[in-house]
Amino acid sequence: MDFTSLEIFLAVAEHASVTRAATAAGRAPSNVTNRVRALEEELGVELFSRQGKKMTLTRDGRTFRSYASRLLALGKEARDALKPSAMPNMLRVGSMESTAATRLPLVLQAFNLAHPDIAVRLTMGSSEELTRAVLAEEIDCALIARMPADIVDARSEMLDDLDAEPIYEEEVLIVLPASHPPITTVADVRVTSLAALEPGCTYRRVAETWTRPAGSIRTTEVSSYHAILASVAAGDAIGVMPRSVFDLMDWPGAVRIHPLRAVQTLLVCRKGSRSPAVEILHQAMLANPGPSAR
DNA sequence: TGTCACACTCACCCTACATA
DNA sequence: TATGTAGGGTGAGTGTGACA
Repeated sequence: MDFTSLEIFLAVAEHASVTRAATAAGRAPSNVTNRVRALEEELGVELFSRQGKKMTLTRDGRTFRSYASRLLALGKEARDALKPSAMPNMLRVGSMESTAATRLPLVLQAFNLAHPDIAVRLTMGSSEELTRAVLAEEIDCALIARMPADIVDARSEMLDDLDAEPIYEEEVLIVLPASHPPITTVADVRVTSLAALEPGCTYRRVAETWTRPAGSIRTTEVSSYHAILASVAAGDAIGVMPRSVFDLMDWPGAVRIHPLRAVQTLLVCRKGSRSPAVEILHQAMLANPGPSAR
């Protein structure tokens, strides 16, 4: 089995025709026939069902097509990785505001020291925006918050098309006014407003899922974590943010906190397209985890 | 039934590699 | 360096199915 045989196999699978596959591959049809036959003999299965002139993939053929595609992609990635020019001079990274503020400074410092020749362009956004940007190839990778499995969300399906690896774990907090009595459940909340970031924010979605049983708590959208704390400190709202962000902000005595749940931060990139630069950034993240969830 | 398009077989050629 | 061998390519010939 070699890459040429895999390419010919995929061409026949795509065109459902030896002749058209041969034309596309720039080879004689007999060569295509021989290559496919040899592949079938080697694997010990029929990859195509020959119905007259029509070549259709068998069940085994469909299974093998998936592997053939991945093997070719992996081969290309390996060749690209060995080229001196493989390292891009620009790495486009997406991050949530919270992660950029609490985790990335040390990571980017380490990355820049190791690779001063690669510029990093940081794009901020919600987890939903960043996921779409990775899928659209607008950025190379992103740090997003994984929606907990018990919360139904269309974003979970988008992850099927991405390589996702847990990098950090954030403790999500409900922030209450200092004057508010301590709470154990959402039923204890005495205000009617939840200050949170944009709708695509996973932490907002987690908090809204938590407040839903109360029925009377509306979400007020604000533009920053400082604005969330300001709203809470004013006494008429609760807010949501990760503990790592809360610990960075100095609001002594103005608020109290209620731990909600842990949410994973994922490093995502398109399936099979993790570049050497992204891998270097990944290693920098593992070496510089920043504040840990409590 | 004849024609055309397509898949397959087979003979032959070329090239790379191992060996004397 | 010459020779043998294996692998992979091409092209001619053949069988088969679709279609007018």
